[in-house]
Amino acid sequence: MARASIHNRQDSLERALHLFWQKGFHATSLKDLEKALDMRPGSIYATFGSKDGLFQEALERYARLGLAELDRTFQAYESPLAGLAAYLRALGGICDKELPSRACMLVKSLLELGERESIARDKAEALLAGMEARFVDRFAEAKKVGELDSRLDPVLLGRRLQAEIMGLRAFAQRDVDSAAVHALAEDMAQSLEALRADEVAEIV
Amino acid sequence: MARASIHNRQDSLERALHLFWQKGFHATSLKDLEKALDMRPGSIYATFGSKDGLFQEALERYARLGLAELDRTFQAYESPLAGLAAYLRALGGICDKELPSRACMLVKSLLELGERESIARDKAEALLAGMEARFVDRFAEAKKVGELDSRLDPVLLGRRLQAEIMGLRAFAQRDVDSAAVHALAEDMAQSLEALRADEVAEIV
DNA sequence: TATAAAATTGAGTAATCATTCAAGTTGTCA
DNA sequence: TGACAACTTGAATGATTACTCAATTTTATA
Repeated sequence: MARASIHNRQDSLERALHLFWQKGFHATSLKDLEKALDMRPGSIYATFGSKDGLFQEALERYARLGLAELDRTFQAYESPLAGLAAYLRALGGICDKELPSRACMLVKSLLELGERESIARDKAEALLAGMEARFVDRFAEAKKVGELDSRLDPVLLGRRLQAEIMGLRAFAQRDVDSAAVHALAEDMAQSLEALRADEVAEIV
Repeated sequence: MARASIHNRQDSLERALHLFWQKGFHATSLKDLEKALDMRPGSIYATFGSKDGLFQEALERYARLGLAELDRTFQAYESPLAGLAAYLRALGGICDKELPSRACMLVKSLLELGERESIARDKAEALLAGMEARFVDRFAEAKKVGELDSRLDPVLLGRRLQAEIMGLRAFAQRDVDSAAVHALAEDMAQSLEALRADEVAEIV
């Protein structure tokens, strides 16, 4: 005995995510959202509570999809190091895809949000920490299976990889050739592969 | 036969830069600027034309100061590679300084600004291209003096370094220990130093 | 088919936004 | 000292902001 919703929550969230990722939190107005979601203010507020709340849900969706893609890449490679390198190489093709932005939405949010949006900023921080943890885990796994020299620190390597990815994607946000980004990612991937235990043995 | 200005243009610009760097373009309101510059709207507009114009001047000042610091570091080291490594290590201490933001203002702007602020965004892009050019120059110099293996590409290395710095500073924007950022910068500096011709010879 | 509950609407709110400009202030030089 | 020019002021502008809520529409069930 109730009216059914004409909007799919996930679909609305996906549209909002697209807009927020492209324009950022501040530059995305409720007018923009109304148009993109084809919803009137009342419906948006009834569904998501506030612009801030909608943004936070969009952030979570972004991170969830990103982590899923990461895991998909990892699962395709038995070797942890190979999986990490493949993920980097895939990022090299970021300019070829049609995305709202080449930069990571978590990083965009981290850099844009201030005290007034501290909850969303903290959420972005937590999600970035989660990504870092996955990288660290993968490096730890590589160490366990003997791919990685025992003297190397998975935590440092994980952080380093996250910083490289942040940098790669920020760089890709510049008006640069797709080829330059591919070359950059390839270079990073090779640096990562050079960590293989047998190769490290030669230079340490 | 004219009234002298009570405001120092450079000083006003410095205050505006502080605010824009900290909060970003959109989150910085004219009210904020009025308070920080101790100027009324009329004076601000008479001096800088518009919020956008003021932001652009702040961007240029930021880049000018940044380039000056870069050159100062380079001049302190005869070896190009050592200068680049020293610059990275200095960035490792970014969390210890009292700055408006740990992230690069050019990157923040690149990620935040959209079509509506295209002039400022293009300016940020151009300034980043200028930074990249300095890195490339320095790597080319390293190659010329034989510090760098002749098979390595200064353009790729320059871009890679810029991406690493972008990443390092974005990472430092997270709520992380100063020690972690120091370790990250040290790791990056060592990777850079590992490019020295004599060391490369062993692994290629 | 009548009822009740949920979903949607969109005009309206108060606050804030960047910007303007006429009026007032101040210092310099004739 | 008088007059001019530059600088500063701050109230007012209209646009836009996020958000609210009473009224309306819709639909499943009794």
